[in-house]
Amino acid sequence: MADSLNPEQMHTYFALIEAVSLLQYAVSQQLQAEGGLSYVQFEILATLATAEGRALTMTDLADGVVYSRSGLTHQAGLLERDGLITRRASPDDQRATVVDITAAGRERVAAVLPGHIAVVRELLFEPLSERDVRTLGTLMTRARDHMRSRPPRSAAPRRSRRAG
Amino acid sequence: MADSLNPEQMHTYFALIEAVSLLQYAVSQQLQAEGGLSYVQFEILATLATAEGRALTMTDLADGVVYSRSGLTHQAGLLERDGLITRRASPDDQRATVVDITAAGRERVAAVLPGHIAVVRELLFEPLSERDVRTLGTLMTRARDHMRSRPPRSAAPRRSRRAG
DNA sequence: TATTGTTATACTCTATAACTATA
DNA sequence: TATAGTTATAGAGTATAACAATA
Repeated sequence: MADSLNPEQMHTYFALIEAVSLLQYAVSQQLQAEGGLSYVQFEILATLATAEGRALTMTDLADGVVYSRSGLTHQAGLLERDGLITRRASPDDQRATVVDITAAGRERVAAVLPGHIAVVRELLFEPLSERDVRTLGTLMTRARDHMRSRPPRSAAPRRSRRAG
Repeated sequence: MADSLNPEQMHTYFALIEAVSLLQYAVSQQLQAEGGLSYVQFEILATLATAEGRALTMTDLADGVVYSRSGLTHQAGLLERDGLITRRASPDDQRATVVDITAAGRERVAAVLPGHIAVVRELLFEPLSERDVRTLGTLMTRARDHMRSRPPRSAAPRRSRRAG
């Protein structure tokens, strides 16, 4: 009970990982084909497009989207190069960089969103009833909140003492 | 109804993607720290360790694990270099390569599995009841089978006609 | 002294295309 | 002619560490 997963858990774990991997792969293909965007880039643009009102900094974006600041800087550089976002110093805190989505950025999101949604609907939602969707949402929200609430500890060093 | 997801679907989609991303990230960290393995490498080893009996070829592995043959060749090269697998010509079909896991490969799997399981249990299963796990397994199995059953079409070309 | 963000750099993963060999 | 697998190569993503600027 302490050291293994029961068969039900194994089965659930593998199905979950496999299904989401397939979904992510299909979605990535669609975003690349129809908008030249990686999934992370799409997430950044979609976050900005949705955050209407609030001014988001690089740190805000990194928290929700990606796992290192330098990785986000790199992606933001690509998006800025393509004219999809702009960056400017924050008026409140001179250290911070506020990221804005441009009109072209919004157009790009609008261009890929229907296809994106189509893929998700066809692959994920087609075999699920309304009730299933609600149930799945409840369970995954609970799981996500649980994961977000814990300091990323179990994932951390154990063999190498250095990484800390 | 045709062109968008309802709020329940959006909510479910985002929670699912986010939860699984967090889980995958944590699991990858653990596998790397405790066994020097990427997730794909772990999947390959675990598949071989589980397939006891059946002789798996590169194509068998590629189908279940990864999305291009050359990618698998690369990963198999790394695993072979580290003495975790061996490759040999198939007796049945001289074109095929049979992949075997070595004793060291099994030991490596055994070394990382407890930590892997601990991460999954702590992050994913802790907030779920037995009934929840069963439900989630049912839904994700249905989704996965649905995705596996369709030719990867919706994900495919639409802009460029070439890729076919 | 801590935080925000960038830069330089290096590494890993993945895919495409060309190729060999077997069927 | 089609399939199994490898090789060469190139591109994208991500992370670490060092750094500059601001709080």
